[in-house]
Amino acid sequence: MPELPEVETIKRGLSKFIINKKLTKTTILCGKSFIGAPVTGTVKTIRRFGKALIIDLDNGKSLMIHLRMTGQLIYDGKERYAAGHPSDNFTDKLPNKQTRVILEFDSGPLYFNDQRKFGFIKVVDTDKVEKDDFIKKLAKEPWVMTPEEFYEKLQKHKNSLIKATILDQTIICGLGNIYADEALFASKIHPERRCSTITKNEAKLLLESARKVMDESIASGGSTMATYVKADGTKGDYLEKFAQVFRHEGRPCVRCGEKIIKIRVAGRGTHICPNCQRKNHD
DNA sequence: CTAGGATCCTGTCAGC
DNA sequence: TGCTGACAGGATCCTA
Repeated sequence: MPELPEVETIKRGLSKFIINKKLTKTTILCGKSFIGAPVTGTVKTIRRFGKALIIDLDNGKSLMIHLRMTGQLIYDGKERYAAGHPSDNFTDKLPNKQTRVILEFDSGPLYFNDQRKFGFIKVVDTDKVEKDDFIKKLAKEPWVMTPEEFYEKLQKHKNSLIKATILDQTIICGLGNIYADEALFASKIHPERRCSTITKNEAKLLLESARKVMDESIASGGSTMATYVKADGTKGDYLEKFAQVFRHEGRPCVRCGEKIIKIRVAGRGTHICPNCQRKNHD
């Protein structure tokens, strides 16, 4: 579930706790969740490529972490820092039933929880991170892609639905189901429009909307809970504060008052205002 | 090559 | 209460 803003939130939070700390031991509770042989070493940097998190150690090895749909990372040192898939159990005793891997740092354990086991932690050589099959295919993020580039990309997939296209990380990187719906709503574009019908102006607006919704989310700590349980108690609240359509079905559109509805597009639950987002344009 | 659907896995919830 | 099917903030694999 975590999309780019959530992973960025995790990156910023974890950096405060595990940079310069030593990874001393790895406990694997689910074999599928950890790829490669466990390593030890001191954390030098934490990076993010789209929705993937990279923890670089000082010995040429890195841990690549992808949370996919239900992954969570919970650091439990002097303070607890939790982010990723939202749930009520960020304050649970750990490990719990969904804990798949425990990374033991000399300052405290980092739990990788993942209900559905789609996510993973993978050991890779630091100098080969960008050559990884997943990482190397990632497109640019919305902030560095130009409207012209984006428009050209859409034209290459003229028969695809616009929502499916902006969810494809090899076309534009970072959007997931929440921010795709929010960006399309902000741009007044129906998710089932074919890419060939998207005008240059609409492409520009959609790109700018994608930046805006993700900027807002990063600024508010992501839409998932990112909780300093023993510190200030704040949590990510994008969905509460900023979301206009995601999980708002049945509620009035903030622009026109029409009821937001939920439909299915490209196999994903999709939220739209049927009045602001029209399929057929004149 | 593209486009669309099934699939990985566990848990929860609505409807009978 | 118990069962069943739908669905879930992602990405890949298979098919036509």
